Order: sequence, then structure tokens, then C-alpha cells
Amino acid sequence: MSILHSPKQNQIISALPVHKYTRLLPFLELRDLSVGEVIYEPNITISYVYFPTTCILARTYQLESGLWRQVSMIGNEGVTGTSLLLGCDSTPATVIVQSPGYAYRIKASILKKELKPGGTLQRLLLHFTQALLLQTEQSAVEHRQPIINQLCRFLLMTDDRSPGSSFPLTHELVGNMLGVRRESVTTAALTLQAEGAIAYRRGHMTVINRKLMEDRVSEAYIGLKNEYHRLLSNKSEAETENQCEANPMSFGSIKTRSPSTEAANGRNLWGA
Amino acid sequence: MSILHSPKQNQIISALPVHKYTRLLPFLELRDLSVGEVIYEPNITISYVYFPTTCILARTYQLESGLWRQVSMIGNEGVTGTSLLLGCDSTPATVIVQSPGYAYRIKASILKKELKPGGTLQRLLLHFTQALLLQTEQSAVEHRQPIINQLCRFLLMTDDRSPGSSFPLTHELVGNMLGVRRESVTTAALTLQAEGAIAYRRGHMTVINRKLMEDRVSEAYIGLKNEYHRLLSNKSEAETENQCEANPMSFGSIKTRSPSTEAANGRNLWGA
DNA sequence: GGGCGTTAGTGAGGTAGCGAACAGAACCTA
DNA sequence: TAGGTTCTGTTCGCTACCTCACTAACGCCC
Repeated sequence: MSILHSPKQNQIISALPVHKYTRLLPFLELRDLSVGEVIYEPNITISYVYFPTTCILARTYQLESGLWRQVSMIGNEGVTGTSLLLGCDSTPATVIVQSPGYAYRIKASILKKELKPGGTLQRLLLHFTQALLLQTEQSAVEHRQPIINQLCRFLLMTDDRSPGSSFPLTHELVGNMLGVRRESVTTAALTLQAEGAIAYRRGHMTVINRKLMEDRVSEAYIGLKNEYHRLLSNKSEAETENQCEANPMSFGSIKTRSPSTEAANGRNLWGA
Repeated sequence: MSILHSPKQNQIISALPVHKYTRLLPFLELRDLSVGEVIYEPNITISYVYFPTTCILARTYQLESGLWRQVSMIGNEGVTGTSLLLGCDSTPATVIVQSPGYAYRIKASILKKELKPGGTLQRLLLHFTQALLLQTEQSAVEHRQPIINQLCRFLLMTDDRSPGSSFPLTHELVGNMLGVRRESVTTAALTLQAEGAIAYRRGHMTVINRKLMEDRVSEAYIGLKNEYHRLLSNKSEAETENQCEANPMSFGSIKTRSPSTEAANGRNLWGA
């Protein structure tokens, strides 16, 4: 387990040029976030921007049925509050902690001051905005897919953003994220477990065989996934073009689609 | 019917300061687009950016089942190709013409040159990007709603972006956009017609009573709709702040949620 | 180590939407 | 006016998911 924390565990921060990083560092505040914690409430002015390192945040909407539906997921590859960039101080979504862990946060007012038009920071954030849009489009496309397929995508995405291949997750929570009943999640999870794709025990789920799950998610997802990956890797490009010092260690840490045989367990930036 | 065409029928263009508008004008090319025409293919470099005036464009994904699913809709309030702004020259979505009509297009290379960081044009486009993200989130939230409700949202959105309250639309096309069977659309449409919410004849649909349909779409939609509206109206704000000459006629033309009794038929910029 | 709250598994009955297949109605063209 | 094409309406069996209701296991805490 990582005991040491650094803002560089977040890919956007780690892609910043040194001088920028140094400027921001004193304003970055480490936060320990627990499941279900509300980060942003709908239509309330954003006061902090969060850079997840080990936690996963979810943009969600509450339906009148009382169910929730997650529309996108933000891990260490991203940041919350991109709407600030787009000229809007709040969003109608609720952002909550989906997976516990750490994030660095910074006052929105400070970040805004540091956001020079055309600068590296802005460019990185815009890139992530595009990635977020694609991810949201994935959610929209998933429409009316069988629950088990949705569960696969959800778990793959969670896995992509988790330090290990095992993470705290109850069926209830997954149901909320997918906007389906808990029992349906249980049924789907049982099937996946029987197939050897996942394992779980009370409150924890483990991805065992990514390949099996990737077969279940739509082709469109895979395409989008690659695109997403490409987009975020591109950051380095934007960087050098701007003569900033890149941190090569930081790129491509999103677990890649298992292209070959040893597909099963994804490795991660900070080791499994 | 409007016989005269002007780029100012597009809200983004009409919100540009005069000098910018004058600069762009010679590069704007009027296009007559017919239903089903493909504007962007997935992962092909974008060569033109389209500003719809009377047509409606749709961002869609093809599912392996052969069905399509629309994730967002762009009318005269917006523009295609916002990804250029976000540092990406292509997108994995297919953009097609959902409703026939006109759009002005401009070479992507020219637009990029005109896009000064921090400028009005960039600001307007970023605003629209945020609106597009919200709209896509709506699609994602719609997940597992009954088809009739989805149909309502679709028709309301189409109505929002159409000059009149009647538009060319087959059940088949709607089915493709929603990712459901044509027969299911027919069934839902019959119900709505019986309720007096819509009327239709072979290939044409007419919105008769918006209020009835708004009651069917989720509260979340209404909230998002207002937000969307607010966002796009905000453009004027960004403008004045930047001392550009605004064109007041151009704002708030998205049909507002019928707040009062005479809800039924929305009026529109260019008259019904 | 026994109790209790939380999490997971099961089952019966209902329903919305699907797949497939076909009938009829509107429009087009010649 | 005839004949073809494109749209819309309808039917039937099937499946996935839902609602509701309940039981069973885990594991934390006193």
C-alpha cells in the first residue's frame, strides 16, 4: 500500500512543467475521502477542484425514482470541475466518492488565476474535458445493454483507475451507479464469478480476468477506450510542443486493453 | 418559410463581435443538407466545422447490433467539431443529419487560426462544449426510461431546434436515434397522439402540446434543460465583459420550458 | 464469543420491450 | 389508374428486468 503521497500520483499534475508544479504545490491540500462523500452538490458554486490520486469520483444524477445514475468516473487520470474552464461555476451533477482514497484539492479561485489561456495547464484540462465527454458518450451508448455487460464496463473502468485489481464495492453501490436494482447486480455478479471473470466477498470485488469481461462490452466501448487512452497520452505531445518538461513516468498509466495473451491482470503506475 | 439565409441564424455566429463576424464571413459556405447525410465519420480528421441554421445534426454511435444511438443533437444553438478546441482533430462519433436544412461551414484550418486563446470565439465555443456535455449527460441519465418518455425528450429537443413545431421525421429514424425498434416508436407515438400531445402523418411529426410531454420527461431533464438554456444565454455576459458588440436578438431563442398556462406551442427566433 | 447491522442470495409474479412476420395505408411515378 | 415503394399498425411468443418479500451469511463490536 502506498503510504507516501504526492500530487504527482495524479496524471494531470505530473504532466505539468516544473515551474508550474512548484507554483501550485503550496496550494494543494491532501484530502482523505470516504465512500459516498459528496464533493459537489448540484448547482452550488464550485469552491475546490479535486485531483484524485487513489480515490475514484463519480459524476451522478439522482432520478426521481430515488435511484442514481452515474454518467462518468474520474480517477487519477483526471480532475473535477472542468466546467470552470468552460465558463461555468457550477454543474447540475452531483459528484460523489465512488471509491475511497486520496485526492489533492485546490481552491477554484486560485486555479482560475493560474489558468492562462493557451497555457499548458489549460491545455491539459481541455484534453481531459474531451476525454470526459467521450466517457459520458459511452454511458449514453450503453443504453439498454444487458446489465451484465454494463457491470463489465463499470468494473473495467474501476479497475483502470484503481491501484490494485481489488476494490471496496458493494452490490448496492454498483446498482446505484448503474441505475439498476441491487438484486440484478447480484445476479450478474454471480454469473461473472461462475465464469471466473471476477471474484468477490462481502464489500469487495476483484477483477480476475479482464479479457473475459472485455468480450462482453460493446465494440464501441473498446474503440472509445482506445481513443480515451490516446487522448490522454497526447498530453505529452502538447507538452513538448510547448517546451515544458514532461514527466514520462506519468503517461499511459491507464491500463491498456489487453492486446495479447497475458491479458488478465492489468498492471498499474504504482505497482499492483 | 425562410428563403433568405444568413449565418446569423446560428446563435454562436450571431453572438460574435462585428469585426470577427466580418473576418469570418467570406469563409462561411452555405450548405443544403439532407436527412441521413454523414457529416463526420469516426476517427477521420475533421476538415470542416458546421454551424447549423435550420438543420439539426446528431452525434451518433453505431452499435454492433446494427442499431444506432444518438448521444446529442446540435441545432442552430451550436456547432460541430468542438473537439478541435479541446486539442483533438477527430472524434469516434459519427455525425449525421437528423433533420434536413441548412448550415454554414468553414474550413477547420481557418477556424483554428481564428481561434485566439481567451478570445470571444473560443469562449463561445467552450460554452457550447459545456452545454454539449450536459446534453450528453442527459442522454446517459435517460438510461432505462420507458420509450415513451425518451420519445418525449427527443421530440421536445427537436422542437427546440426547429423553425416550426412540425418536422420531417419517420418512426424508423426516431427508432435509430433512440436505439430502439421502429415498432416501439409507433406504439409510443400512438399513445402520445391519443393524448393529444402530438400529431403525425407519414414522415412528419408535429408537437401539439409541450406541457403534456414535459410531464413525461424526468425532472432531471427539466433541470438540465434550464441549465443548458442558462449556459447559452450566458454568452451575452461573457461578451459584454469582453466589450464586444452583442446581437441581443440572438439570445434566448431556445424555446423555454413552458412556465405558464399557454405552454403549448413554442415560438421561435424566425417566427413559426 | 454472542448479537446485530449490513451485505448477499433466492423466488414468485408482473411488465416493457424485443424479434419476427405480416397487413394496410399513404405517397410516387408512369 | 395501376403498380411499386415506403411508411405505419398489429399480433404473438419470449426474455430481461422489475417489485416485493424473505432468508442466509458475514463480520464488526461490545
